[in-house]
Amino acid sequence: MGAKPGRATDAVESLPSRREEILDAAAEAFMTLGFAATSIDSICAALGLTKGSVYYHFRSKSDLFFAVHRRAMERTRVALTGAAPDAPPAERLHAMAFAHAMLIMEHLPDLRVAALGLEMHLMVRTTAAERADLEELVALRDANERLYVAVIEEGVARGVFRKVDPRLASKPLLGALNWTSRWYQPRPRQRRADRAAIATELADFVLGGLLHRSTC
Amino acid sequence: MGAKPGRATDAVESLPSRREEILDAAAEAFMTLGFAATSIDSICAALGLTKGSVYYHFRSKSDLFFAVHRRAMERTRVALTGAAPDAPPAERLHAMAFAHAMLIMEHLPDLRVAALGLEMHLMVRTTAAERADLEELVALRDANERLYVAVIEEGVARGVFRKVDPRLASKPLLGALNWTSRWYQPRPRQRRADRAAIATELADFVLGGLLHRSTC
DNA sequence: CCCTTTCGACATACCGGGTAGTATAGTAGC
DNA sequence: GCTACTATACTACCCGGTATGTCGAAAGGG
Repeated sequence: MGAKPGRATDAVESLPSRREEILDAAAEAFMTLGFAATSIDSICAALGLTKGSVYYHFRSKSDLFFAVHRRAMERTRVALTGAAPDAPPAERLHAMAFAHAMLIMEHLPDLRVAALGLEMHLMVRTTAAERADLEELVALRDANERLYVAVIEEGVARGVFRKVDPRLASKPLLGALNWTSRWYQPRPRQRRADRAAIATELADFVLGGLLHRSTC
Repeated sequence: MGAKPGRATDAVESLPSRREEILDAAAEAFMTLGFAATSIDSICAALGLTKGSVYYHFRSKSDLFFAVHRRAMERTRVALTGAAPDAPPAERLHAMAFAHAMLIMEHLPDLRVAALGLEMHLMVRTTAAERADLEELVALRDANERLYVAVIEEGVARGVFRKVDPRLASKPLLGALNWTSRWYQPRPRQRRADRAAIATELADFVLGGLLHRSTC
């Protein structure tokens, strides 16, 4: 089933499709078991492939993990930058958080792998090439975090947010959202509207964490 | 250095002391590398012991991991139940979040290991005894979560919090706090007052996420 | 239109290193 | 000598990575 092996027609789409299939399976496995406990063989078994195939598309297990991570970061960046970019700070932050929460629920494996973190792998002895990949991913993650920091700064400057340290305030904000990848599990009968309700609650929560208290 | 081997005096304190030493080293290692990537030998090396000693005190690597986890859950329970138990909901929630954040910063290894989660290890094939331990830990974690749910329920009932689903609202709350174990790293010159400032910010954030908006 | 060559995309077999766990022996206090 | 604790030596096993084989599809020439 699926694409026949060896065909080079539709090269535009079928060539990356195998890669994406492996990425999907890897994200599933990493999400469930974590990096160290996931074996390449288990990923292969889920696909009906063998190690030769995986190591044809990816240089190493770390490379595969990084690729999953990179995809998650890119998806996050697209979601955040596309969320009401011209709205005032409060509306924009709400839109960003909503989009972020929706993204996590709809691409759970990728985003959960990303939420597992990179720091843990910085400690293990790595090759120079892996270090470079790691630093690139850290940069991507920091760039996404800065999108939040920027909107918080603007909100504080305009007086619609409390006087907080934007960098510090971004931490619980990201925690509240990223934590979703830990407790959310999709239900069979759940539709987009259900996820939207959850995402709205989460966005309300993080926005409320920055607004002025109702001490009127 | 440290306690001499073989002594049984001060049995009240020295007996658990070795166990606690191993637990501390294990928490450090698990925090840095994760469960699967941490070897018993590396824990032993950090203590100047060998595997024989560790396997005398703990039946298995999982047992050691569970013990770290259990200690974290117990510490969390103590911190949460001791935080302004008789204050009204808003003050109590703020006190709980503050105590929680302080606990994470002051017992980073334990709490970070706990934040790594249990679900990941539920998937791997485990023995029946390990399953029992796992379910006990899940129960402890859920009990702590329910402490937050209860105060949210009370706050909603009294009208001081927004009309939220308490169980759902507890998720971003816990995420905002637990995430601290991911980004916080203690600085040499940092004192209790510095941590308290951070904890106050975090508690303000999660409390603000539940209060009514300032739409006056 | 046919045969041969080349190449992309996998499978198979294997090695080497690391590691959880065990079995056993040793050592210090009571 | 008994008990509590620790060190040493060893085994069985899993897993990442590699070296090599296979097979079908494009490519190319006549």
